[in-house]
Amino acid sequence: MTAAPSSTASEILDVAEALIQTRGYSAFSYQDISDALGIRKASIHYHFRSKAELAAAVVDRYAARFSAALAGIAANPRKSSLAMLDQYMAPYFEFSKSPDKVCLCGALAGEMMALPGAVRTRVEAFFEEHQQWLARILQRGVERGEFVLSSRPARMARMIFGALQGALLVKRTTGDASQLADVAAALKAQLRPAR
Amino acid sequence: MTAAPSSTASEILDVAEALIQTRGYSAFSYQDISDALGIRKASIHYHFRSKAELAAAVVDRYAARFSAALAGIAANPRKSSLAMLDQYMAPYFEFSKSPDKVCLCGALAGEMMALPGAVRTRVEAFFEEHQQWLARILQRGVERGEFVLSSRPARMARMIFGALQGALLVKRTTGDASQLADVAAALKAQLRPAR
DNA sequence: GTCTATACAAAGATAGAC
DNA sequence: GTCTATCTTTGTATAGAC
Repeated sequence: MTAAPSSTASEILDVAEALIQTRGYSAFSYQDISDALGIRKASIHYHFRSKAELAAAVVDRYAARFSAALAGIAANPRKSSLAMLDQYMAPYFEFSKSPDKVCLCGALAGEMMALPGAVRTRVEAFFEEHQQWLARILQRGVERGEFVLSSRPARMARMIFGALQGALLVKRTTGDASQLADVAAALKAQLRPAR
Repeated sequence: MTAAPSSTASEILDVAEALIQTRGYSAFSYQDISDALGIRKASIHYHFRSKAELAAAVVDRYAARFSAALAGIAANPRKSSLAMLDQYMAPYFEFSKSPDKVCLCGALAGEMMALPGAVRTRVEAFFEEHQQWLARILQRGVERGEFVLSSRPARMARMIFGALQGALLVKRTTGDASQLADVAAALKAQLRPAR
């Protein structure tokens, strides 16, 4: 959201982020970034000492963007919990509109055991944060009488988060544009008060 | 299931499969296999001309194992549809018991745009097959009065498949052993007849 | 079918000039 | 801050002996 002051460092982060989202960590290289920005590989090393450091910075920025958005969504006490969930899902729908993008951390999850430790811990923290945020919103919905859950909030949160991440990955592979909308509909159907 | 006649080729497939499940496609090398089996890299090339060909063979064998299992599950007309779903989920639970394994195709999904075409099409076919099989079982459950679905079978199938794949990926990252059981419970809760 | 040897390209990274 | 040049390691792959 914050349009960064277009320094080289942030342009490198932009390209690296897109590359990881589409190709993963192991399959992207400094050369890819060099080609995209028209600078030399050595110049990238000036801004980010190593590939691991660059990837960690990409995840940090990505996670921070989400953290700010999540705080913003939950800030309005008069908003319905269902509306909050809809807002949470909006970025996933954005990704699903592109033919080749998934959640940055969802892409990284497939190659976890090949990731540098600094990247791995950040992906883990991202997953934890999102699941906890979702659990809080679900709990709030129950307390306000908006939701009736078939499982405890923490469980439902896990399912919703995993389903969204999985849906994006499957959608990109099968190219089926309605995948995410279908998943979102099925998830929300599970939150409705008993008939 | 078919305990192969332990030829070198099948041992290579075994190791490659495990490596892809844990590290992904881009991050595994012929050297890794060479180290694991105590043979030279050149010997692997004798059995599989290229890395792309090897990976395609790995996915083929993996998918064939599942195809046979799926056919077996659906073969018994007296089995409950819920029992069929439980059997479908069993391999996911097996993976979730290990600290570092996810579905082979789930791991590959994260780096789709970096995969050779032959591998990509096979992963896509795997996803399609599983979602179609799940949709048929759900449809059967509706017809037999076992399930009441909040969405059409194809949609529910997508959600279940995506949720299972996503749950495995998230579980491996967060290390939370109950993730898959929680997701399975939440998914099944969604299939119950109206209260 | 497995080996040694080697080719060739790409990767991540550093040194030092400008 | 970006460049050229270079180093080192690794990766995929092939040729040909055993």
